[in-house]
Amino acid sequence: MLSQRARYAIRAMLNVAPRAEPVSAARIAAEEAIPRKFLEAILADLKKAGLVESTRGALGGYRLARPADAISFADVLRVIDGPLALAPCASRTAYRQCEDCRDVETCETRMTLLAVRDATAAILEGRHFGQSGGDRPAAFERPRQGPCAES
Amino acid sequence: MLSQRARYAIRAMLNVAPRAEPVSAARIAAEEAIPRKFLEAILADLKKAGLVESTRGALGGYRLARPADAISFADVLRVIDGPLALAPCASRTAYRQCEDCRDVETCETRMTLLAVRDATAAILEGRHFGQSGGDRPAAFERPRQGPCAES
DNA sequence: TTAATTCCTATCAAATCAATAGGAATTAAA
DNA sequence: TTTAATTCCTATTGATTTGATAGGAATTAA
Repeated sequence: MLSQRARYAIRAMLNVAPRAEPVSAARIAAEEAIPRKFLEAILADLKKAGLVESTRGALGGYRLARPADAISFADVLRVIDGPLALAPCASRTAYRQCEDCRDVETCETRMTLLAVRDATAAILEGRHFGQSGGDRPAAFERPRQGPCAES
Repeated sequence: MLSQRARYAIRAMLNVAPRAEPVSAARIAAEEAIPRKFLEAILADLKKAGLVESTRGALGGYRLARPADAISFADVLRVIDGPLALAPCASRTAYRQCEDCRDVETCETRMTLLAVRDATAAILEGRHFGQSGGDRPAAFERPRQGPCAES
């Protein structure tokens, strides 16, 4: 599950993205129903990671640091919740071998988790905050099989 | 990330799966380097969920409640860590609408998270604890594109 | 009877999460 | 020059979750 922080972060980015002018934390907070001080902390993380820029003082606020279609959901989620992978040994950014791993190359559990991380990353890296309205997320592999495969 | 509990659970299931005779928690704990009492708690969850069976007393222990190839990683992870989805509104087992959701059907964020959950579920439901050694997880969609797409 | 086991209940320390609080520094406009 | 609006910085806090540990009751085969 995503943290509340991560959900707020996505909502905030979605709010900032389409704007021409900088928008204040207070305004985003009001529009998206996010506690203002909490949002400020989140925006600080996003700024430190280079996803948004800010200007201080009256008329200040936040704007994207790059074109909206060059920032993906994956970028935001990694900043806020850390690696997408389900285990350190299945991460490509934050790889760490399991201390008791017999053979990293043949561990089938790791291969499974790697497959999950790659599939997840492909989808989340394909979803951006702007433009290219053509490629809907629905266009991505959505292997619905039965009626409701659960969770 | 998976919880430590979930990683232990997978390891324990992998240990139990190939055995003909019941195996004690103490033995699994020793072989897999899992704290015994903690493992007992995990096995209790797996039992309550109907994934393992147990017999008490001397020579007692745990065994699978179903054929190994009828128990998937997804089964175990759902029992231990809950829904696979990244958000309640993207879960098929534990669906819950976002309290402030404008339109569930068109929310593109939700569609993205649904795509992630479906891809994840497809992989995790395809990976079992036994037999069918043929269908390796590596056979699953592993869309490696660039050199190292991160996390 | 004994030893090996599951099962049950309780406790606990540390970390993480989701905020909240107060105010310093900066900036545009009145 | 003042004022109001803003980001930025540091600290604190309460609740929940996580990862265990502890002790012993109940059960069972030898």
